[in-house]
Amino acid sequence: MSNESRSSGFEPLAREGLVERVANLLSTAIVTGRLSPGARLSESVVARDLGVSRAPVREAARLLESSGLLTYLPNRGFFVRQISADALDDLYELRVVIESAAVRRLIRNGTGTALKQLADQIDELYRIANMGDAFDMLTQVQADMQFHRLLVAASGNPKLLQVFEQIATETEFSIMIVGQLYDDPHRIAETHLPILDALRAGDETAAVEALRFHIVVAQKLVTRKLREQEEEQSA
Amino acid sequence: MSNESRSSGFEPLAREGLVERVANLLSTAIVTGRLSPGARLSESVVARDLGVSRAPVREAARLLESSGLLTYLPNRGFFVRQISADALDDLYELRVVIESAAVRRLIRNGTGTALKQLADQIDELYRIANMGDAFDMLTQVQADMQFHRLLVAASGNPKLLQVFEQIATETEFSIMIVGQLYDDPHRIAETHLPILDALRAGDETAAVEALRFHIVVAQKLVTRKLREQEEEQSA
DNA sequence: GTCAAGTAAATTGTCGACAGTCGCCAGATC
DNA sequence: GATCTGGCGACTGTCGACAATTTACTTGAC
Repeated sequence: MSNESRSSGFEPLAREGLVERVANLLSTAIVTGRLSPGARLSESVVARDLGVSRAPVREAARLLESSGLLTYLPNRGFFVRQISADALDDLYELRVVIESAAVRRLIRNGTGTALKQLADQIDELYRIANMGDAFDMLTQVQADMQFHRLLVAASGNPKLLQVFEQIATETEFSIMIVGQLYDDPHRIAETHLPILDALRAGDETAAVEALRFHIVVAQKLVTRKLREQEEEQSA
Repeated sequence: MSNESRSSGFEPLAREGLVERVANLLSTAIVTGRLSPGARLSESVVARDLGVSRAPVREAARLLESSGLLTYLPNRGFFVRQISADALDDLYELRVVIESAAVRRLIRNGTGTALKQLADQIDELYRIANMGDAFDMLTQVQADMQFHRLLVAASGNPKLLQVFEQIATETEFSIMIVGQLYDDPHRIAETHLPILDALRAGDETAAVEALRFHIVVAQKLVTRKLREQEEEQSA
């Protein structure tokens, strides 16, 4: 990166397209639960609220559909996706498949800088856990996913990362709707350590197993909470 | 299903939206090579040719972007994706990861009907190979992918299928741009048999290995042809 | 002849408006 | 009373036009 001739020192001010900005806005609105699952997403309302026309909203919605946050019904519009506990089982199973493959690749042709990045990200998780009153759950969840994103990115297979991105947002979503996973936010940071250790040791089997365990534990916690919510809803 | 009171016997006629129709048109145009890789896709031109406005074209293009057929550059527009041999290696590696996972699941909780479907699809591959003058390569490539789609679908994990869909189109694309893989179209049908045999035997290791072999052979053929094309292009 | 700047053309980005479709509810029908 | 029919309201689907940006070209200087 940074192959440009003589930078002025200014960041290329993020001329993020309007569509992307709308998509981000909607995305966080959904992930944080401000738009509850199953709710209809009226194009006109969103457009009016954001002060834009419906065209960018539609394109942003299509984007969010492909990342699994919205579902689209022809002539009916967009709806905030409802995730069932069963669907989450499928999602986490896929995560194991993808991230295991990434770990295997990473161990074979991984670099030292990759391990450094992962270690730093765990530090970041601790830092967030220590923020006390300023602690924000969404921030930690995103930092958590960032660890896994770095892991997959370090695998060196861009396709793997592309697929991971698709399920990352959905995973964040799933965690946010069930609320806090652990009582102590430090626990989240801790659970990543065994993976890093195994990676450092270059032990493929151990690393894959540590990762699988890490994901499965999270899966159990999320789906259990969600199943409780589902029950009290049907009651 | 079919819980409705006294059906009339009519199927719900597929009111495919305009966007989907445009997406399909573009998709086949790209896969068949009528739009060459790297070419710019002018919204206005497509819209005029199809007799529609630009809005549906843009949405269709966004759809095709998420399935990997187009790339999008802000303020520049959509371009037919260029696939490098290296990117194809990554793609096929991902296929091995995804489809292996599917096979493992399929063996554990697969049904007899799934095996039947797969067997039928191989028959279909033979049927297409025997069509003589009427033989159409695209038809066979799509039937080939259909086998793998059935395989992943039979795994019972919808998320797995969702990811597979994303890479299926790209795989078809890759095969079409390098042209015919085997001299004899019957070879394509044959190469699927070992997978089915191992599945029938319920031998997980053998099935995964047969699948891996099947995919890697195709990968070698495709990337070799593509690397030849790349060389003669730079020469 | 090469490069640079400035301008014109073409293309994308966004918008507001109209047509088409769906869901709901009142009224009619059996 | 339950079911069907028709109209009303609200929303999505599509369009053509304008604004913003990029690209191509022209012109001029060195």
